[in-house]
Amino acid sequence: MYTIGEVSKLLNISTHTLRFYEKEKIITPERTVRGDRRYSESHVQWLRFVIKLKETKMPLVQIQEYASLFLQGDETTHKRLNLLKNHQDHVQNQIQVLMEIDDLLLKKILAYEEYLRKQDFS
Amino acid sequence: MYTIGEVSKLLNISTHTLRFYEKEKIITPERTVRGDRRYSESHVQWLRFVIKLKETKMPLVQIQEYASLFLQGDETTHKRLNLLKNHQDHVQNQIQVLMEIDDLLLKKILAYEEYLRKQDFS
DNA sequence: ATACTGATTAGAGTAAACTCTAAGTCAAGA
DNA sequence: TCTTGACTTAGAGTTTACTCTAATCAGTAT
Repeated sequence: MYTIGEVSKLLNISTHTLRFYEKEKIITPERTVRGDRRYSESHVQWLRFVIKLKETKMPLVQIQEYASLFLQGDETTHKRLNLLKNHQDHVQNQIQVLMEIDDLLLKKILAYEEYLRKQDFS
Repeated sequence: MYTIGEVSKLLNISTHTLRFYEKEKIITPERTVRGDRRYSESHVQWLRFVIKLKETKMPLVQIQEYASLFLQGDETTHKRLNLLKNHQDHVQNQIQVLMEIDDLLLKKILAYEEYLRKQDFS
């Protein structure tokens, strides 16, 4: 079990942010008798996943929604499966958009390089 | 030449946002005698590109930087090229991350489906 | 003439996601 | 015993990117 400080160092998130995530119901660590937070290995795993989602700029509300899925009981399995599938759709869509932009950027870059090459000869 | 309202409809950006972008030096349309904004075809092209960059969550400051290089003219070509290349790197990175998440989601989805199949038999 | 539409400005307000502050408790080491 | 450092809370402040308001003006429709 990790303290908030340990998790903070391990994952490079400030303790402020970890408490903020708790307030926002994104993670709910256990507590010691005197009230200190204790994060288990699976809490850390979950946070790593959250960080991945954040890297793609997924809004916190969506991550929240996702998190609430896991806190719900077994009888919501179908609902959870649907939500996962929706998320996957969204992710695949985003990949599509990014690949188009990658292509656009490539074209612009090539145009610039061509322009510079021509300049060299003049 | 387009009025602000026409551009707003054409590109699905509010007139508020268009004026905001002007204040932030992202675009500088011409003006009529009485002071109304007039956007040319190339202004619209530039805005379309800005929208694409936004889709990849490029921060406004970076778009600003790019725009200002454009206004400074020819001797900034190298700088602009570098900026584009950096952004392309960033986009490709995002694609990578998203594909990892897509994979993770697929695994989770398959696990759920397996679980549901087993339930059907019991 | 009057109302409607669409434009102008400066500046205030909002939402998201932190980020920090104040004021404190508690346990361990010099 | 003192100090250091880790932890606690509620709540205030910050940044980004809008988003809206108020007050005004010009041109057109009824």
